[in-house]
Amino acid sequence: MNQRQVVAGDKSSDGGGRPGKNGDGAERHEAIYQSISDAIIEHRLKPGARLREDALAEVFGISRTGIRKILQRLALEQLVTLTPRRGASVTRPTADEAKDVFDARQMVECGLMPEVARRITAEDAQSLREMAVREREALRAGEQSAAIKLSAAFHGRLAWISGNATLAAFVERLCSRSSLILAVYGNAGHLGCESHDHDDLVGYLVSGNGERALAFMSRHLKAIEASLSIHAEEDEAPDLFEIFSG
Amino acid sequence: MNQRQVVAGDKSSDGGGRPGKNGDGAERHEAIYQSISDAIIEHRLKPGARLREDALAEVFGISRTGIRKILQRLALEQLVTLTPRRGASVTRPTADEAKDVFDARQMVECGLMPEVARRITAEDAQSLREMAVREREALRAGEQSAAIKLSAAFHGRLAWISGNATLAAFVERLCSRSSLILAVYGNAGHLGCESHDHDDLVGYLVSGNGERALAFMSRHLKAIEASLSIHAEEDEAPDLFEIFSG
DNA sequence: GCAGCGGAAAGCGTATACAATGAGTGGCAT
DNA sequence: ATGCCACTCATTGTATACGCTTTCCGCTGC
Repeated sequence: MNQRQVVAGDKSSDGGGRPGKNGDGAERHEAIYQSISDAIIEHRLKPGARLREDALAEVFGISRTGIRKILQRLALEQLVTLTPRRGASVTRPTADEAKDVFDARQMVECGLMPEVARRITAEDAQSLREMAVREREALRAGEQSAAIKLSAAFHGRLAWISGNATLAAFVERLCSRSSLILAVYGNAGHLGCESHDHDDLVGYLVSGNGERALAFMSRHLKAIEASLSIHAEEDEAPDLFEIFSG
Repeated sequence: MNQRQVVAGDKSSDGGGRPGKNGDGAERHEAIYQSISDAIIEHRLKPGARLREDALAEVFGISRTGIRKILQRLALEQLVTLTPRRGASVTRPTADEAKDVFDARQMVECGLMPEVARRITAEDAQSLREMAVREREALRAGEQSAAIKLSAAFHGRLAWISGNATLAAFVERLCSRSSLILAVYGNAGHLGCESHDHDDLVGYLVSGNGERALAFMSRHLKAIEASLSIHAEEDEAPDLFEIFSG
């Protein structure tokens, strides 16, 4: 493999690697952030995977400074964990965190449904249905990675329709973390969201039936959570007394 | 004023400013973060105030690198705004953002009340009452800064009792942003929260009456929001046609 | 043979230096 | 006299250099 750099516009093409020559430094960073974020959400980087600064810096063709900035952002969104002198690794959510995240989704996503039902437009519905279709196709084609990302994107898009940017951004973060939770506690085989559900949900929303949508979302999320196999902390600080006193 | 550095343990005391000598770099950063965050929440730094990296670096006795890290964290919490080549400034919330934040608080804080009522212990109640007392004292003494911070801290602490760390952290951030909103849209004279309210709320909670607490919290938040004078966007991109065509 | 210790290497934390960009000001031309 | 342009200053963005901590591996002693 010859090409070591990943994101378009690598600096080795600007004639000698002059430091700050690129006109679009900010967009570049954003693209790299998306790259890493996507890789985590799609489970191409698994929980616990170490993310060395040097390696990332080399792969993306920027210096460690930029990588550190991105890593910090990911840490604040709790997609990566930053341990003081050990560097960054993909977060491995605990069982407690998983419960908190799904409780939070239950509260916020369900609470948003009435407003979404009130505000949803025909274009919104169309866009959502297309996402549901693509998700189903990905699932049928065995592309779990794509399906997971599309599912999170569906929930995120839904939240944005409410018009409340603060809550929508929060839901997006919760969905990202949910992807991580699925990676740790999900059973291979069946994915969290049944894409059939997503289609039905859009149906309730366009008919303006907020209460019905709320109840459906609630069941939908409960179903996802129930599909997890949460075997509490099987290797994190194993309880030796428990194990050997039996 | 001779002493230019603020946080304890300034590096000029270690004999010449050797770079990484300090043993507790992380705690130092945390302290600086708290310093700036508090200054913003207490309105000692007003919305729109510019935060130059050099100045902060000199004040706190660390280099710009560390300041940038802290500024980024504050930016992700939306307490400061980072404009690409212009540096950092204290965020000036728009009217829309204010509405979003209070809607979000309405949903999350109210939604948390039943669980809080179920879990609250005697010590929790005691601690909350003490905070309410201190807040009232600060208010009576005319120390608006302290009162504002205590009020935000009260709401944050309340949320943590629910046991859901994710939602509690979210509420804390919403409260921080609320402080900012009060700074812009609040009327001088009467502060957002009537401290009397906080005492009453604790009463409902310890009696296990979650529904009552929920309703009270809802009214409480509505009262705060109603006390704002949201004159939508009076200088941000003024509509010249509107103004001069009359 | 195993455990404890010492050295070397790898990787993170911080500071500093340099380059680029944006804003403000002064001069020049019309 | 006024409007436009160029220059300079101030400030951020990025990279790199250096020190410190941690970890891993080999060695020695028991």
